[in-house]
Amino acid sequence: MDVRRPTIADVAKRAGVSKGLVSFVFNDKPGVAAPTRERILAAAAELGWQPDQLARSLSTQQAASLGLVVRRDPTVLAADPFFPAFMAGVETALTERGWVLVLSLVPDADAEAATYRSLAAHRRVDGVLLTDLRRDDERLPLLAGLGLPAVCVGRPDAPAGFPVVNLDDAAGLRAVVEHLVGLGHRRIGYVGGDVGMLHGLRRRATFRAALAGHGLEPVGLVDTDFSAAAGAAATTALLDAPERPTALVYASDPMAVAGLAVLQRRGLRVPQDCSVTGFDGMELGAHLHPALTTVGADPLAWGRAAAGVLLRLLDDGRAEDLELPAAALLVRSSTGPPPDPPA
Amino acid sequence: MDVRRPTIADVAKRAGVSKGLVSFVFNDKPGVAAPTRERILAAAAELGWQPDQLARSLSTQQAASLGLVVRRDPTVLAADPFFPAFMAGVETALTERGWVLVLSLVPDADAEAATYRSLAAHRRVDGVLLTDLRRDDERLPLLAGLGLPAVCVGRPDAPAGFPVVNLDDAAGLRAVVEHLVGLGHRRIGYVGGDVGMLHGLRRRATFRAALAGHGLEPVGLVDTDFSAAAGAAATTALLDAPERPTALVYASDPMAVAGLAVLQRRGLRVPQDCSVTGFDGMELGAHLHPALTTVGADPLAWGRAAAGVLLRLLDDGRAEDLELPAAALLVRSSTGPPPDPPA
DNA sequence: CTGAAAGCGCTTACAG
DNA sequence: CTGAAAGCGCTTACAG
Repeated sequence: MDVRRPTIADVAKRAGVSKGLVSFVFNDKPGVAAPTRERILAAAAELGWQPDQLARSLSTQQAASLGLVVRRDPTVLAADPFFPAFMAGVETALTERGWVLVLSLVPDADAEAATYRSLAAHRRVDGVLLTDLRRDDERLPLLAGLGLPAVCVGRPDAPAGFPVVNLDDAAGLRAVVEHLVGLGHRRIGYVGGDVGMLHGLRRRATFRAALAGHGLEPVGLVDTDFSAAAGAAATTALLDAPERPTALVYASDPMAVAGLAVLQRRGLRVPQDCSVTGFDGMELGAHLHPALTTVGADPLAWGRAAAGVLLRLLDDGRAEDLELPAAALLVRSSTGPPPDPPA
Repeated sequence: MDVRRPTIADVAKRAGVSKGLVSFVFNDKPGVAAPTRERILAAAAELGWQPDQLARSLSTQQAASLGLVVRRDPTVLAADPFFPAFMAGVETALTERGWVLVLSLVPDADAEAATYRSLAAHRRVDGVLLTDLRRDDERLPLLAGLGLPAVCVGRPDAPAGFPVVNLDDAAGLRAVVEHLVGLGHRRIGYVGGDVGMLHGLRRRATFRAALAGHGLEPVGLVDTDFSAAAGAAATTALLDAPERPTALVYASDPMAVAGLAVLQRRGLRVPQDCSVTGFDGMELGAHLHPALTTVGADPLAWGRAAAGVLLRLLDDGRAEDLELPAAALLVRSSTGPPPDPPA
């Protein structure tokens, strides 16, 4: 057996051509006569040769990989349905061209910045996908300074200089409010997420605005870190407030699940005594009792689209922003009319 | 500004030495005089130079990255607390030496095999972490054939030729059975996982053996695909069987959550009418009503250990198997004595 | 349409 | 302890 892997030189020799020709064929460059091309392809197949990405990377100055750096607590991340589906979407866009996803899970801001610096310095990735955008996000200037191309997954709060691939939350959250108000609710509370993250901030603002559109004020509004534990604590706080809500809107499904349990533990029936809505459409929500009314996006499509735009940016030096179909309300059984008397 | 990144040659020139010396310093090779070393380090710092991983990879024939190929449905994956924590653990082992995790999420066996072949052919990774081991796992001979080093995360069903990093499930599952039998349960049903996966198979066998140790037979035993939907369906089947269980043991937390809902939907109280146990210790389980009794492992430690062993294998050409502390029972409130009369 | 050669930025024997 | 040079396996102008 050959202990040595075949190289492009072996293929060239076998096909009776120069290395350059072999390279042309494998990079779909024009100007190789069909018969020559066939001969080269045959020689490569016989030797089982494929271009070595390491060598190719050094020549092309491309790592042929995209980076995703996620700064979230692993336990919060584990409860979140977004990332696995998002990554699966990214994969579908990368696989066909032989690119690869480099993933980093970091605990805090320092590790996050260090990771981007390291990825850039060692050129481990050609570009990055920016998720969980924050206000005045430090990553934007950092990446610009590093010269590392990026796409924003979600709209940043100021022009970022990077393409944006957005999936609108607001429509879904407005639909939640319409749904609840339509059922007769007037005392609605809100358990928000991390308002350091733009989607947390925007969901809260959208909720407020939608209620105001009906001349209503939230009976309570708590910010959290998106964790189930925080969702439970916030629920307790809202239930203990003087004006008890007849419906609770949560900014994420895991929090809604935890909130549901708090209600049940107090002997309150959902939805008869209090309605509950989630956000993000996690699979498990459909298998709860009661099944969770929520807002479902399509993170897989989002991932595919974001990777596609980043690839285009790398290929062409520029790429258009992209707006995906908005997230939609999924009415299940955790919502219903408020209790009589609506008081 | 310099449009060109500095190279090792720039650093060498500035320090007044050869490129080789610079390389020696950055690879901790002996034989560089301390003052020279200082000069080189200073020059590199002034230029902001770091070794280029692409070039280094070509020379060393190492990609400096580990691969993780996960073949699971994204929605099942999203419900599973294992992977995010596992990956975070892998990261902690890689970060310190500047290695990186290449992640692939694939839908089926064909895509899985194609991904391993591609990773090997293009040398995108130096080794892979094998999770979700199956019986007669095709990946074992495939990887051996490709010459791609690996470590088994969990014990394979036959000697694999790769180091094994194992975390024993069995102790936890036995503790579940002891706990339930100790509470007085005699009619215990089991909702298993995918028995194509070894941990699914082993949990089932352990459950049976533990029951048998008390002279008991399962009143029902259903295999599933580990999904919440399948967990719900299995629960319905078990409840409709002639001999109704007073306790249900699930092979995963998401299934237990879905099963809980099925029980509640039927008006059965947990644990008064039926006890429920999960497996894997997902965070959300603690925030359910009732809070889920389950078996908690430490996937983060597992990930770190597995990556550590793979790194050792790559460095030394060999590595010892590693046995981690076993998963432990977490008693919460979804378990209690069986209803009277125990019939 | 094809070939010969330089170059990507490192590492690593080999000489001294 | 240090330097000069070959080599990793590709890609890509440049000539013809």
